[in-house]
Amino acid sequence: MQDILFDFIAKYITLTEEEKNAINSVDIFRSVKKGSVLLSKGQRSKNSYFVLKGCIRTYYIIDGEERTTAFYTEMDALTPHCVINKAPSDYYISCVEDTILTVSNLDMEAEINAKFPKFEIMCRKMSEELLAKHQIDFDGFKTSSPEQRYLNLMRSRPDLLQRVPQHQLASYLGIKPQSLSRLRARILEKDKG
Amino acid sequence: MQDILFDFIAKYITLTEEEKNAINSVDIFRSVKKGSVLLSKGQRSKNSYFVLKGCIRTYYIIDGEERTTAFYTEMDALTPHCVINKAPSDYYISCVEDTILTVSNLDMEAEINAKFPKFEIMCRKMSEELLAKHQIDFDGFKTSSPEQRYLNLMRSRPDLLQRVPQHQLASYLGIKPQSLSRLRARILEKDKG
DNA sequence: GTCGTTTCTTAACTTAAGTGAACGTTTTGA
DNA sequence: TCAAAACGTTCACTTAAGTTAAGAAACGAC
Repeated sequence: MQDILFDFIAKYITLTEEEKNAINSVDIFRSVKKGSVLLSKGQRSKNSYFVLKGCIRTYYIIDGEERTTAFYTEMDALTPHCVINKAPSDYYISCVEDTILTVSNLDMEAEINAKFPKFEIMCRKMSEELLAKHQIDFDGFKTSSPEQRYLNLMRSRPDLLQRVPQHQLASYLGIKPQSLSRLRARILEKDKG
Repeated sequence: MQDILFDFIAKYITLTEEEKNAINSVDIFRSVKKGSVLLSKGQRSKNSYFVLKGCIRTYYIIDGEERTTAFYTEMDALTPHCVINKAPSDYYISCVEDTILTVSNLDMEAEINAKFPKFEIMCRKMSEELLAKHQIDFDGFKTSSPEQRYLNLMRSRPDLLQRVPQHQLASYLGIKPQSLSRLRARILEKDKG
């Protein structure tokens, strides 16, 4: 299972056997059940996550309703906002499916950075890359209608449409479940005609 | 003018006089006229920008229409996507006002990083912080209606409402200029009643 | 200053999302 | 296993954004 982690790291830096052993010696792998809440609003967690298998999501609760803002699946890394700015979290993180992930915190990272300076460089590269990717996603969202966003999702992450409940997808697309149903019906109708 | 730059850097690391001199010795300050285009779609620029005074924006042209996705004002840093992923740019960058900014590129940054390893750390911190900030902005956009977005903007960046043309603001809010006019009239009406 | 362009607003009409409710299906847990 | 809860779809109605068009105001170039 940790091969997924090493494959991911290999995209940024090359690890020696010694370094792999150092990582394996730290106990960071966790298995969590569908529906488990990893982080709640108001908590000051220090944990970052990396998904090896499964799916987790971030969501707000606004006027009593869940508003899902992101899904993280295999090879996705998530450092919650509260870890960076050391303030209580505004949102929740929970498991969409039974999920296997790594849990790390800033102290552990600092320790690894001290032992292997390569990691500092990897972290910077990952942050920059993620930032750029985020920008593009944000731009795509801003410049699209809900229908276009759904069609984009069909292309870019078709697996999500299968593994995520409709009402979570709907709020991820910025609309209500009823509108998603209607929108899907509209698309099917167009496909026929 | 470069005091703004040093104030900004001071938020992340402490500079010695020697380091400040090293920065000043590189010629990075530029003055650009309102309307100038800093980056066009298709270009493979290596330049990053830091706004000292003025305002620049990023925008796409979709179906012949400009779609503004971000504004950068005093103390904002912008590393275009094309610099990170070394691909032709999908979007444009231009000046909303006469603007003074610094222009740097990866080579210059590498040179400074080599001389002063502190910078590598600053860049990582900035990236992480920006990433977290971006997430929050994205979440805010997703979970808001156009009207709520406009009200948020009134609170968080009231200066933008003054210095940016309405049609650019509208596309930034994800709507048409006509809808922004209507929305503003609606808000005024509510304020009265 | 004037002419032309860009910008902003208003209005009438169209289209799509929000709302509230009903109903069948699936999932869940006691 | 069975009842309750959660989920997805459909419908009728409301609300807000898109579209098209027109006109007023501000801005710029000459």
